Amino acid sequence: MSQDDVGVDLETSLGYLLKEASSALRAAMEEVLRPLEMSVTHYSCLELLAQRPGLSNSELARGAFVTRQSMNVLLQTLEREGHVTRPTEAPVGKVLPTRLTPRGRRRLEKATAAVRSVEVRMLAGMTEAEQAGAFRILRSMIHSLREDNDRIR
Amino acid sequence: MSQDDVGVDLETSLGYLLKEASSALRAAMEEVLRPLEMSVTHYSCLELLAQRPGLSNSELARGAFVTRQSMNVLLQTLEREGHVTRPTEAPVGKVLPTRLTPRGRRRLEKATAAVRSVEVRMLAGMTEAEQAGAFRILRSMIHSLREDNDRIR
DNA sequence: CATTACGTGTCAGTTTTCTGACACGGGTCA
DNA sequence: TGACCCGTGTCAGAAAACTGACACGTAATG
Repeated sequence: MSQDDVGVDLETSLGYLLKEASSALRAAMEEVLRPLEMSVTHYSCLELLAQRPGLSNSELARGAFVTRQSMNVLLQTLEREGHVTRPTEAPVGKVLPTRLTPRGRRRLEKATAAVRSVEVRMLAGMTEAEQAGAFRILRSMIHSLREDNDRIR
Repeated sequence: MSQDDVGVDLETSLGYLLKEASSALRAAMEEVLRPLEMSVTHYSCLELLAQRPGLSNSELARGAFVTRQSMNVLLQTLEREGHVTRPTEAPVGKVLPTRLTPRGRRRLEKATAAVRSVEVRMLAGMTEAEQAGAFRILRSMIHSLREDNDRIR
């Protein structure tokens, strides 16, 4: 189609490149998770719970970058399927700490391996130093983007 | 809440960090675009058209990382509002080359400035060399993630 | 002690985006 | 030429995510 890359500015924009990378990562994850009948959000929720048991709905939502309302419907599904458990009433306040069931943990195992392989593939051809650099740089971007937000709020 | 960062693995995962950065960027863009009553996808479409006039619906969709169906409904809105134009019938094939109207270009101007400021903020505290490094690294990630996809297809 | 602010879970409705499907034009190749 | 494949635009329906709103518990504030 447009064979000649006019590439005015898009190709030099780090923001666009960041979105591109994130999109490629998501697509790759969807591809390996599809055979397991699991979406990325699905997986994120389970992985979060595996690494930090007892997280609340709202905390899971923040960790998976969705609203708590969205996470809530997901949790209802996962609970119905027997992958997670939530107490019927809150031990303290309104917070309902969520935990993986053995079944949920089992379901997560293959998914974790699949996603891990994607991340390994993503890092292929990068030296340890480059990975450390990428880490620093992304952290710096996140920090810079958020500090103004905090100033406003 | 969970004040102690157990941080088993999430905090060491470049994939998660990438998603985090992308999410922060999107949030920052939404914030500066909201006063202009423009969404990120909205802006992406106009910016793409400004830099590469005559792009088709499908090409715009790929450039904005949405499906062509989603881009189509967006283009219908933009066309109704008089920000873009599409020929009533295709000059060649079925492709309908889209172009910005003067009005669309005017609307884009402020948005571009706003988004540019976000990108500048994101890059604050990074040296030229670091930015170049970030560029290389992100490009490498995208390439690595996509090459297996191509192998499958 | 009263009040305020904040975070949470949840209900309802809406918007956005996606998946699936179809017909069409153009290029490729035997 | 005719068969095939690919990319495109578009219609329709479904799924996912969001915004807005409310009541409730906790902690901080006066």
